[in-house]
Amino acid sequence: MINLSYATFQTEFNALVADEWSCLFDLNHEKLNLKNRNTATKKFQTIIESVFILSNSKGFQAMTMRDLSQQSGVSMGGLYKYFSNKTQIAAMIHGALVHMAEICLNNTETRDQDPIFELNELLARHIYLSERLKKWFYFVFMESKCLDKQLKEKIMASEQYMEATLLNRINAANDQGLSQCSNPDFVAAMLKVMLQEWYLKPWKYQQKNISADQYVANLLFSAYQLLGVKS
Amino acid sequence: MINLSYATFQTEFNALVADEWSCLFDLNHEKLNLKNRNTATKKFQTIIESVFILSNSKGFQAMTMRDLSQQSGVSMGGLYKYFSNKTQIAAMIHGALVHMAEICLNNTETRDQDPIFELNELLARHIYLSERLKKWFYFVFMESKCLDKQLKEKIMASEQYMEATLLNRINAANDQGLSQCSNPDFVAAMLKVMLQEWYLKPWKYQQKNISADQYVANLLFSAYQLLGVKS
DNA sequence: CAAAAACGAATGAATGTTCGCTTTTTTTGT
DNA sequence: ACAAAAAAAGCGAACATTCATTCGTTTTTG
Repeated sequence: MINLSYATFQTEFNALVADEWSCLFDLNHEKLNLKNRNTATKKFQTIIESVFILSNSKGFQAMTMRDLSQQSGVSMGGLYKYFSNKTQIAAMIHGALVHMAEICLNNTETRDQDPIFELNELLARHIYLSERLKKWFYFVFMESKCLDKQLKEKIMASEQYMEATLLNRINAANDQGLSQCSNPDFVAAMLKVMLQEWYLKPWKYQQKNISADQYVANLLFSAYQLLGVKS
Repeated sequence: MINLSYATFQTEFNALVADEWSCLFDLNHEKLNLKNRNTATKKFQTIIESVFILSNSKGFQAMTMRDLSQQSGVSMGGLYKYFSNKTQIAAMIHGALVHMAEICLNNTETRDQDPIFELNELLARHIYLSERLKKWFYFVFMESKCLDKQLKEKIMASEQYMEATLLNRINAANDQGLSQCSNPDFVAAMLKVMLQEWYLKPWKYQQKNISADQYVANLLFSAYQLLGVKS
């Protein structure tokens, strides 16, 4: 039915955005006057991974710069070569994630096909993206409060766009007689929540040894039931 | 099918725990040496409601005691009559919510009935409880990081108990031939997420003018589909 | 008039950020 | 090919600010 697995998605991802750390470099090196791409990319990785560890355990606001310095092994002064202040760390992470998500999710050359197929594709692609960038998605969900209004609105808008797209596909399927869904708005909202579950409770599925591919299979099966897809 | 509405739940709630502020008083007045129940209950309300407002907009960690003093209209020194330190505010809120949830959700005298009916009852009851204590549930979900391990484990345990109960009812329905659900674990997890959606994105349903009762109706309908309940 | 509740300036600890300095890397001139 | 010089990256103690918390006093309540 759908020929996309996490493995194939990953090669696609690598081709489109290379990796998250160089993306971070590309978006910020100018303002920060960072010259050497190679060393800066590595430093971004160690710093941001430390941010994820600390904000995961105590929250971004509770993380101090001393914590971050110790966890990353980079000195106080050294850190400030990679961001201009603490709140900008969160802004950089959010900005880079929005950038990467736009690249990966708008990459659906498959337009005007079977709406059910497109829905499957969208759901699968989102799970795979949030699997690849699990820490990033979790951070953005939990710490979106410490953003300025502009970025916050950009996040909200991209979320609503996602839900609207889901709803659009459901309605199209209904119109074409492929499904009979009596509450499309509710189902679209539920599908979105089922996508979020994957990155909000990663420990749960690690514990049960459930892979992204298995989760997608279950998700698509449930989507068929909620949509009332005719077999 | 199920004779429980938000209105009837509320009278039941009022009978069981009176209201959240006096619950807060009952659980904490001894350690804090609060004598006058009436004034203390009112103060708890103004203080904790202010905590919810501030932590909603900037997060609990970012909220300062000066913020809280200004928002609530209670002086710096006055605040400390109602908790011994900042982290204890979060602990008190969590403790009271767990207490209230235990009272309300274990109040299912209807045991060993039709498992489908019991599932309906549990789902509906949880939505109604989280509707009544929306702010509380949201706070606990977002700010559980600033708790000591003991309380955090208590929260985790009660969450897992909820999911286990859902799973249990699904399996029972399958065994009795009332449903045919091929992935009970996944469906239990999804139902739990659908419960969380109600208090994590309250603005969404306020905007669309969807009441708790309407949400429950949609939720139960979807549950039937996911379970494959035979009509 | 006691006892309880409320006040808010004062205190000390902790936090984000800076800056003069050292080390490492890159570029340049021969 | 190599050293000298310039540029970039890294360091951490010092600074000003902000925060949670306290305590002597005043106000309110029963």
